[in-house]
Amino acid sequence: MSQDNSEILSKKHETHQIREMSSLGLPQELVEAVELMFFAYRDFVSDPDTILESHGFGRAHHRVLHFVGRRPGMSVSELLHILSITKQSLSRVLKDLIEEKYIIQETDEHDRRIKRLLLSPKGQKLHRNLIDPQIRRFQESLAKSEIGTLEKWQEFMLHLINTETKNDFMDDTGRDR
Amino acid sequence: MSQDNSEILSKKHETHQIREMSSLGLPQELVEAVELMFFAYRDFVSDPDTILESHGFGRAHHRVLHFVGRRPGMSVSELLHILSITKQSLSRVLKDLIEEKYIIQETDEHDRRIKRLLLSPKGQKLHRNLIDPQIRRFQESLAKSEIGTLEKWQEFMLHLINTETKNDFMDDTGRDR
DNA sequence: TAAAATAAGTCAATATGGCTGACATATTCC
DNA sequence: GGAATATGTCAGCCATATTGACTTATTTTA
Repeated sequence: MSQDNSEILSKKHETHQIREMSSLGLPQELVEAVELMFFAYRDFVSDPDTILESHGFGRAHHRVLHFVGRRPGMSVSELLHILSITKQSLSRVLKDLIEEKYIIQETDEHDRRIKRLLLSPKGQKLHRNLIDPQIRRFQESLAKSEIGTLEKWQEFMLHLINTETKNDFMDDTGRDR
Repeated sequence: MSQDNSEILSKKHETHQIREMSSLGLPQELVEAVELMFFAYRDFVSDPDTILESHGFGRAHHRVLHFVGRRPGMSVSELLHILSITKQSLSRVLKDLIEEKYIIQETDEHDRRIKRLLLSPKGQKLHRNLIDPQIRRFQESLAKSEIGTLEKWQEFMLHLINTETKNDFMDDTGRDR
């Protein structure tokens, strides 16, 4: 926790009137859903964050490792497109990962301007270590929930994302469009 | 998009071999779900981000506005606890919001050390503007999906979050524990 | 009632990961 | 041979997170 204010919620003040005021006149469950997105995402990335820290990496490194792992042979431009960041932002983290041999660059056979990105065995191992706790979290949640399979959850999440982004995801999964 | 690398995905190179290599030996749908979390969260916060920018605010301001809006009268310590950040981090954004009269501070009647945080009418309006596109996104996704109600989605998301966090969320929603 | 604990605020320094603009280099396309 | 493309790099800026040290006001407690 943050420093010296940790034990506050133990003696909580009265909050009876909140339930009525908090809804903004909006459907309560939708407002709750907004918060679930915030908390779920934050905790979902917390385990990888811990591992990354021990390597001196951050979330930006994680994303690069992930997408290169999922799409071996992707170019730098494709990676930039998927991440929606500038190449200056990417360059720092990509440099780290290449210098420390987590990612390998191979010049494309047909167009020697293009560099294909690949995970080294070391990179694959880290990628696996990073994704494991997230997979486990999904599996545990699946076991505890009544949802059964992930199918409908996935459908709903997919509809939350922008059309342009959807293509990036589909390319990644090999689904039809 | 990022600068000068926008039109890459139009002429895409061959990626036939990816489907097999990308799974890490893990259940494909779970790996996909990891990505759905990333893309969905990113796009989900993109609309508020745009609005915030026009006010000179960032995501940190959004979080404060949101939780103060949902829990009028919460103390600074409680806010720190929910956000899981340090008070030094909070201080800047909270100062901005107070100076520009989005948030009002009231000294607690019974314990004058505690300051209760409230949204001004101006703050309520902004809060509403920020959450509206997110609510709309949920509603549209709900309409497009076969999921029916949000209930099971919520249950699954709730199980993704850490036990300690769960309490914060419950306090906020007024659910039983 | 004096000391300790709590709530809030502040200063200074540091790190990460975004951004912009400007350029350089190699390669391919026309 | 010139334009376009893919990549890389320099320098600087900004937002938001961190840590540690300290102050002030107020309440609790021994």
